[in-house]
Amino acid sequence: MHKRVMDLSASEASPEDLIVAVEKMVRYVRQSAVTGGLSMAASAVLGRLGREGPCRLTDLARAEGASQPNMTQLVTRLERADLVRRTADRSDGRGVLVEVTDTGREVSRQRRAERAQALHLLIEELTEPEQQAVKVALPALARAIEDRQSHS
Amino acid sequence: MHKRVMDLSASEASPEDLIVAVEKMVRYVRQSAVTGGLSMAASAVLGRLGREGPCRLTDLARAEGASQPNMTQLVTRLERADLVRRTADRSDGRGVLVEVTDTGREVSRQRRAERAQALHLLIEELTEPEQQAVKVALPALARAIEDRQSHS
DNA sequence: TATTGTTATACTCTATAACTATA
DNA sequence: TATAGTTATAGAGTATAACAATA
Repeated sequence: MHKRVMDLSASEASPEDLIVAVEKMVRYVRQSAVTGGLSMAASAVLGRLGREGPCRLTDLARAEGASQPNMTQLVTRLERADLVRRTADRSDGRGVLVEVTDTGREVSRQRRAERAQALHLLIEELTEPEQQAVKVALPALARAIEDRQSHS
Repeated sequence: MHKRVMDLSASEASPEDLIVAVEKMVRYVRQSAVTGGLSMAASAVLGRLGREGPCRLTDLARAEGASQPNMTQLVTRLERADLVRRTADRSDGRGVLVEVTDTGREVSRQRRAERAQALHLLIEELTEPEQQAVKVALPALARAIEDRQSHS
């Protein structure tokens, strides 16, 4: 169980080190959710629709940082898998509203649980101070990203 | 500049919240590096070869958590872009060693700088305690992932 | 004329299965 | 027979350009 006791201050973590850490997390998280065989992109769209309700396709594309054609195709795949459905936007004949189905909601819930579990497995191997640091750091970074994107 | 002063303890960050934060970071980091037009997968391979030197194709696939055919194609694309080259493995006629070219090293360096800069932009918007938390949390998580993968 | 969405086209990324060559 | 790598095939994810329909 060779537990490595970390020196939390001495090993000055450079931005380069930090970015390598982020990339490791990317790969780890990506591999952790398997239900429904969805990609992270599909999973993110499903999760957003579940949290925020029906959404215009264009808004969805912008919110996810994707192109409109990309979102069209992604929604088509999700629709084919009965995870979302398209409905007409009564207030604008051009628009399409995308909403999650009950199946989609359930798949989304399960995937989020899987990812959360994978992260939990990591976190519980950390020391207590490190765990606290994680609880502060991740939400703070998420908030900084949101601020940054709303300002631009 | 509406600076939000966070309560660092009251808003109990659940694993679900944390995973949402991680996903935001994934998308943010992914969009931050543009030099060479490489994907994260390609970038990761290039970075690894730069850090660790020439590597067998199979080892590269295993290290990156990819299939062998996937790695074959990725290396082929990187080779076409003159970022890596294949050489024979003298000790094993079946094997192929992949190594980064000078061009590849330079592109890799620049991309890492771009990502680091993007992360730095986020971090400098955080409060001092939050910054400290990031410096502790990200390396700790990376270490936990490594431990987890070497144990399985 | 501008906006919303889709289609067309072309890459990258990914996996599994089948194959070749070497150990 | 087992291992290293490639080829074949297929599908997801992405982008830009061209298009249709509506505002």
